[in-house]
Amino acid sequence: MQLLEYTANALKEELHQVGFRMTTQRREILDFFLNLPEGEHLSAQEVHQRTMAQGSRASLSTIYRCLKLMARLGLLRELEFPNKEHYYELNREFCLNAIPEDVLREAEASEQLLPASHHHHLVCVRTNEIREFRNDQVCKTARKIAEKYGYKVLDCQFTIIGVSPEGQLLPQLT
Amino acid sequence: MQLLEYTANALKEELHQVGFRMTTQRREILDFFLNLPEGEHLSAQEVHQRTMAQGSRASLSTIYRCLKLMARLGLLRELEFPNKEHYYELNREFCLNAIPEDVLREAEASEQLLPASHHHHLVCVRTNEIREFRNDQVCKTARKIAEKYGYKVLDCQFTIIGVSPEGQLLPQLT
DNA sequence: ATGCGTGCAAAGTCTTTGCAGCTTC
DNA sequence: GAAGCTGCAAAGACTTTGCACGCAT
Repeated sequence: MQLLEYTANALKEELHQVGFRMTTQRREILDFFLNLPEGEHLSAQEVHQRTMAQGSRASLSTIYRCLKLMARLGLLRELEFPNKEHYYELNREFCLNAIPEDVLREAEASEQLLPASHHHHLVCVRTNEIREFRNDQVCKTARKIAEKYGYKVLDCQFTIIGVSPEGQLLPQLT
Repeated sequence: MQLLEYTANALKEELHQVGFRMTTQRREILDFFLNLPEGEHLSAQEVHQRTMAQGSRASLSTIYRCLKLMARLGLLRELEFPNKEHYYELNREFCLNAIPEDVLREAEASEQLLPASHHHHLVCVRTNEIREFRNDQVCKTARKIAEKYGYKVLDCQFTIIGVSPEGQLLPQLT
């Protein structure tokens, strides 16, 4: 079985657990995210355009509905920045958890997913540039805090808002 | 001079620095936030209702314009949660920075502002409950990372998304 | 066969914008 | 006085929803 297939199965299970179903559209959206290069975060509308381009016939409403659902199941990360839209990206931790320990260990191919699991964002309020960074400590801290409150962690987001070097050079705000 | 007055001056200075002006409405909005108990984060519409109730005549458009401006200046924190609206709250670090060192030290009254400067959020995707927590390490980490990239930090937000103990008991997702 | 899921179009909500008049520097 | 700011109303953008039909279980 392909590694990515484990994620599909895990999603199907999660869905069934709450009385929902796996459908063509949901599968297409899942596959779309699984094949998306890491580091891209897309809005619902962008997801729609791109899946359409790949031949999916899922409507915009369905995209909205599915993205929200998948985010609630922990499969996607729903990101919010100083800006009106919501962005989505694959929550690679979900995928990793779906793969059995032994398979993960033996398949060196897992490097495909593993290496950069979680990243965070540095946002510039002047240029609107969004830069990513990694920090291993962040998720650990999140887990510790969540545990204290009895929460089950789906995702953690660390966002630093500030002014980038380029932004500092701009004379005007708008 | 009252401690809060330093913030007003700092805001005025920041505004002038970028060619903007201090107006009645901006002052009213500032005062509103300065007098808001900590821990409340309000949407633009809520700010509008409440300032109206306090006698301000600032229109909703002005509220939108001012909130965004103040967030970009670092006076307000603009928070985003899995939900359509943006929420605003005072960035207490801005206020603290506005007060001269010596005044801050000698005025024990500063305890009014100091104690709980920065907090972060734990969001439940099932109940939509938002719980706050504090963690001193977070801001330090943010500063370190920002420095590495040459960013000037205005705010940092650490958001943990998961399922609360109560949420875990719910049988259904929606 | 049951009932969740989808597409479509319409409706909703939050946010932005053009413009004339007013205010701040 | 010039340039920024505000209010109002209209427009815009993103997201949600009602309903009838289709599809997964």
